[in-house]
Amino acid sequence: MGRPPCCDKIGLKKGPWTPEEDILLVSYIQEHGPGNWRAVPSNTGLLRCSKSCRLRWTNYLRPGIKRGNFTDQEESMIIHLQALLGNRWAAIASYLPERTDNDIKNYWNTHLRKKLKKLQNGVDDQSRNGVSLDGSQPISRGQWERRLQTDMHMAKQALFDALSLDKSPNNSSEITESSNGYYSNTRLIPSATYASSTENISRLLQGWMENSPKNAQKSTSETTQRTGTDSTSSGSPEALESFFGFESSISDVDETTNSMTETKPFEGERKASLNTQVPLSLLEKWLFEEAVSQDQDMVGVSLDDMAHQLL
DNA sequence: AATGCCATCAACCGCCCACAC
DNA sequence: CGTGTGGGCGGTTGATGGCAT
Repeated sequence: MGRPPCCDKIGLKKGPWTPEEDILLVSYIQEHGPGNWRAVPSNTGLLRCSKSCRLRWTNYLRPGIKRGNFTDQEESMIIHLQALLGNRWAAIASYLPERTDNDIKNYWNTHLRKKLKKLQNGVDDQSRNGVSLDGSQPISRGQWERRLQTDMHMAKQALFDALSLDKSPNNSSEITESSNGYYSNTRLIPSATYASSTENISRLLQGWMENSPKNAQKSTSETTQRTGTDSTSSGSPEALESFFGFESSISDVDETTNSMTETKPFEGERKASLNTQVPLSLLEKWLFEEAVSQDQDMVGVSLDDMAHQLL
């Protein structure tokens, strides 16, 4: 017997989410917290599949999501994590807590795969001719390998930093064990770097309200797109913040304790790096061991050796 | 200006797994 | 132990915008 659909498909809306729908969803989650997605459409009046609501929340509205361009560091991490973990985007995303698996997957498919392919061609070409594609000076296989290793080292360092339990003044990470036994990273997220859902929606609404109602539908997708590349140039969402009273529940921070003053609605939901990870994976073990023996230079260790270390 | 092609990314689809009963 | 269900995950699609012709 086939599985019944997750919800009644008749009359359900599909396609891009409107700001109104976002508001409904965020308001509901603000009040009830995420989870029990099946109840969300009926309780909010959203004509959306429960799955669609969850996806919208986890990939777009959830607080702590960083949007916009990937940094070189993130890019390196993704490349190496993909090499290590394969297309396990959720696992990869768990090492980049502020990125969603969907984001990473898209970035991989649209940017990195091509980039690596080009790079691979360059390597092939180079190995054939001893000349790089871009006309730059040829480098030896050894140099290429060292470059890769350096790159990996940087990625590992970045990864270690991300996972670091270091209590340095600049690092406000705080690993806490929640009631469900998971460790959650309640690292404070500067709003300038991370777009909260309020900010996301504020930007959505700003663009939406600037347009006449008849343009609202069209502007939805536009603003939706824009938020993806304009995360740092948010407008003036004060009015909306007061409307939601939501930002405070997410980013209100007790400066002295560095802890969330109110995290209940999102407890266990924030996709903290340690939240969804298996306890000390090989990769993490690798990183921590690496940290312990940091003075051991990777140069001179072949990629094969590294692979053996990992596997 | 019109058209076609390509890149991007939000959203959907289908499968799988864990868990409750 | 078997079954049903909710939620997670990875692959894919489709709408949109930008650019070239």
